Amino acid sequence: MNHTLAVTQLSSIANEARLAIFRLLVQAGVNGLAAGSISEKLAIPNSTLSFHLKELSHAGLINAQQQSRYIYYSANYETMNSLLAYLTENCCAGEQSCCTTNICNTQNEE
Amino acid sequence: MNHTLAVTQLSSIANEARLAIFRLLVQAGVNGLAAGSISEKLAIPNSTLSFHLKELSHAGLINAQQQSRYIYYSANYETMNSLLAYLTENCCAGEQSCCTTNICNTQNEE
DNA sequence: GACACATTTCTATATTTATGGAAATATAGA
DNA sequence: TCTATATTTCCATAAATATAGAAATGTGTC
Repeated sequence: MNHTLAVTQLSSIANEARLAIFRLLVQAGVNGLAAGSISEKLAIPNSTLSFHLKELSHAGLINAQQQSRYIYYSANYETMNSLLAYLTENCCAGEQSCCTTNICNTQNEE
Repeated sequence: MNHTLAVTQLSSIANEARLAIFRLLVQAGVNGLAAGSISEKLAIPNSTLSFHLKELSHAGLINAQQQSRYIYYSANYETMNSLLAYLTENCCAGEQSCCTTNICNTQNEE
């Protein structure tokens, strides 16, 4: 993970609409959802949605796959995890006690 | 965790300077670092640093504690973990296979 | 080819955010 | 109280970002 990329990825989810889209796709699983379906579920106009999907896509946080007339968007779990790992890297100055019940601890255990 | 708060927190780290500050503090541990020390390490002018520290502080991602003439800033690990959990909530439509070696899996295991 | 449907691009406008010098505030020690 | 140090606030300017209607593009079916 590289700093500039991390900023790009964080920027891409640091927006109400895009965070909603991203979380929807994270929860949707590997098959993802078609653009129209996202637009409908989140009540976002098509052109606005398209803009946001492009942002997320450019950041590498989601993937697009055309299937007939539909374009299916899905979360890129690998990218997401790289990003989360970057945030918590070398967490807590090596002290495990500071975050026992959480995510960052999973890295310090090893 | 609430959607608007998550956006605020993500926005606060979706910036080159603030991400560097936050990661520095995450790595520094519970004692944190004084503002001047951060300014020096990251070569950020005081006024600019102060602006960014306020952003992070407002978002709840860092804490400030005055100690004599110095103000020590430290990462708020609880907030960080709530945020990460929000991102990965109900990940992968219940299928554990999609992210076996990573963070989001730790939530689905339970 | 004509039509319906799905999605994107174009466009203009509105809004938010970042920067850093200078001045102000706060703390501590002589 | 004077002085040095630490940090913040003020300010103007510059730059980036979000919005959604209208038009354009792509895809499949009859």
